[in-house]
Amino acid sequence: MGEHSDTDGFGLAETGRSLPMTLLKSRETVMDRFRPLLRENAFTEQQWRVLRILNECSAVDSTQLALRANILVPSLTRILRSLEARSLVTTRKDDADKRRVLASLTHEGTLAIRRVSPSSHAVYREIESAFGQERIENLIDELEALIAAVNTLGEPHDPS
Amino acid sequence: MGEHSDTDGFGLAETGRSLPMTLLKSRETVMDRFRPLLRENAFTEQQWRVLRILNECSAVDSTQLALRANILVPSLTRILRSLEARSLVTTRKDDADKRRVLASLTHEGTLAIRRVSPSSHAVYREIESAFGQERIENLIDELEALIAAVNTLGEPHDPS
DNA sequence: TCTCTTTGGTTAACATGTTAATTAATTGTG
DNA sequence: CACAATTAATTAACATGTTAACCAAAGAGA
Repeated sequence: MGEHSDTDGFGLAETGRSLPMTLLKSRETVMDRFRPLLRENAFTEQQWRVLRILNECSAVDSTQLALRANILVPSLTRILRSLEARSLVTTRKDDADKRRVLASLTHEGTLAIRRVSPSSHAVYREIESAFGQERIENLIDELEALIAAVNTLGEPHDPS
Repeated sequence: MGEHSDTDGFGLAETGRSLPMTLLKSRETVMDRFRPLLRENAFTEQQWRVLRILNECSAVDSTQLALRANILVPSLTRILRSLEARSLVTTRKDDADKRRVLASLTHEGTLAIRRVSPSSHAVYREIESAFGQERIENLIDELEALIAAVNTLGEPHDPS
């Protein structure tokens, strides 16, 4: 009892049951299942996301890639550099707009995706079987609705 | 159509609608509402979480604090050092077990909590009003159920 | 008591998150 | 065309994430 109320006297709900904390914890719990596999293949979460997205798009510029992978552009710069050093990715300037950097998978990168994907999907199925495929779909729908709702609030107001 | 199916030929769902990606994106979307406030007060998310938890507990050891704040112990070591340098937190060794480090808020730390909490709560209410208080409660319940379900899978199997 | 093991924290090394400053290319406007 | 404003990326600086190595204190057993 009392687990859901605002009892600290300063207008904040308990730290244990806030939306940001629960989102963080659930994500960490899920990612912990994938981490051993990624580590075994010497990929970080972010590198793996970039590779998977490049596998779906023949060539994407950094801004789009960062948007889809939920990675900030400065981080992406470093990630692309390291993936390029490992010959998994190539980058080139866009001829039509020489500011843009277009990234693509190399053949080696494609092979890496094919090599790791089956195990990755197995982990995903393991989670699905534990929680229920339809329940996960509903959860994703609700999370996307949350994102949409928060985005209706307009740009975060900078107090400066 | 085809938005929910496995169409890349390698056994992976689309990157855009996976559970880890959606959890990441929803958390980032929510946190973006808090970030301006935190920046204004020169706190990181993590520092703020630590302060709020310390405000609920008179004295906690690093392991418990890290667990509650969802922060890894090595990160916490650095965070406590910087909060201590700002005179917001004090640490001391536990007399009963001299390995343990007990952290507490200073008076200044308590004042910082009181100063920032009202705005933080206002942001939370803004999100609640956009998505619905009960809907958020249900979402949190479902996320906690997900965490519980994933944890029934046992420790992540290290492939080494 | 003397080891062996376990546990709580710290340190180190590298990768990413976060913001601000900077550079180069493009666009808009007079 | 010139020039200011905008945009795409990079770089820099500091904080945290992540893993491994390490150290000191506590516990367990012979």
